Amino acid sequence: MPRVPGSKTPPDDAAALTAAQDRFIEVWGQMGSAWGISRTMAQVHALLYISAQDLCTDDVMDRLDISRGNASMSLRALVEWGIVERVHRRGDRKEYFRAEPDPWVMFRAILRQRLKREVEPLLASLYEIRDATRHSRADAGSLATEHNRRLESILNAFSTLELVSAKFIGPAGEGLLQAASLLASIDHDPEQQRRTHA
Amino acid sequence: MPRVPGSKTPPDDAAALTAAQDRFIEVWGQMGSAWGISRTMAQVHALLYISAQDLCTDDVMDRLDISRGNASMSLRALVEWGIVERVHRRGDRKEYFRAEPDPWVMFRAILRQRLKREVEPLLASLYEIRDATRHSRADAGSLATEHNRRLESILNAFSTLELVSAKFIGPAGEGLLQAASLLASIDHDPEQQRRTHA
DNA sequence: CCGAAGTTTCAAGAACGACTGAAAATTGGA
DNA sequence: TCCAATTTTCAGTCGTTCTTGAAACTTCGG
Repeated sequence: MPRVPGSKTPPDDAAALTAAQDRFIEVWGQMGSAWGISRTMAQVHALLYISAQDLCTDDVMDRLDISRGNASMSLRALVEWGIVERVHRRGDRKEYFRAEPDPWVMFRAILRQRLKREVEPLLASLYEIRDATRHSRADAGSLATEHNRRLESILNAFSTLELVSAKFIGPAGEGLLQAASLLASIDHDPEQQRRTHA
Repeated sequence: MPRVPGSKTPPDDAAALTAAQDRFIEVWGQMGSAWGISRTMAQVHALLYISAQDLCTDDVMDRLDISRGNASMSLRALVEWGIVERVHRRGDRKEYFRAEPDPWVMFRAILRQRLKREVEPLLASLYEIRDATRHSRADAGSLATEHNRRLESILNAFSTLELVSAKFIGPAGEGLLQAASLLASIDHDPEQQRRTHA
């Protein structure tokens, strides 16, 4: 719907903003699905994040053109992930939702959840498998020996990964990040990234 | 198929090994699908990794009970990811496949690919969106302003993430990891992990 | 305590990606 | 060069996950 020239309504800036939001929502949704988050859930999050306003279920439904059930599920999941919070307005019965504005806080929340949901169970299973095998006769051929060695390797690697992540998640995390980013950016032109993607 | 007692065939150690492998394959497949890798592909990788032998397409098909097409596709993808290599045996026309044995080398290969495939395009899109919006009139309301601020935030965060990852991937990566793991493990009992998951 | 506004649940269906199997292409040896 | 072994491709099918929509539920004001 093109703007009427000279119209008194706000200029196309509003439309441009909406378009930019849509692109962001699209892109964020893509990324989400590549990392095992449902596309819609990522899009709901993108909308809340980029619009920088508290939105209610109906706002989300209308803007993303999804069903009420879907919106409800996605919002609940985002709240469970700790990257969206419910907010209430006095004199209004509706619930509104607000996205965590700090990306680093968001990353840490996501990492925390994924560690708990995916890495911890994995580690537990790996330990179980190792222990079930361990007691078998000394070495009934190097096959079993090599199997054990590999299991041990992967266990060590994941344990370390978990420890590092725990530090990042924990209270010292902010500091650790700064240290790492400082470390990482040594001998890097700060605008170098830009050019790479331009 | 229970073992005949006193049989001359090798004891159930072989069966136990197979069972352990199966569990590993299962668990690894689960994890893969949680992180956006097809379950089968992750299982093929698990099999190659844990069996610590070079296997051919038919071995994989038979062991995982999947079709030839699927096995072929999965193996090719794993090779593209750089965590499995093709090996040839002289006098044998078949191709065999071997998994990278070092988990850290593997992690770095995976990270490298995911950065290239998912994060870089994301960053490129985000820059594009930012620049498309940038030239709109100064601030036609704080909505657009806040939009820009948020876009900027997420851009900064991802740029930093990419820089840190690049360091980890690059030649200094091994060292960086050691530093991080050392840093992370300060005031941690090395067997503490174990108990957590036991 | 009732009724309206709002939210959640869940069975059925739609949409999506994965898998199969057979045909086509490739490869190496004779 | 030809043949047989092996690998790759891809259209169709299959299975899983996502989405819908309406009913059940909850909550709050009156």
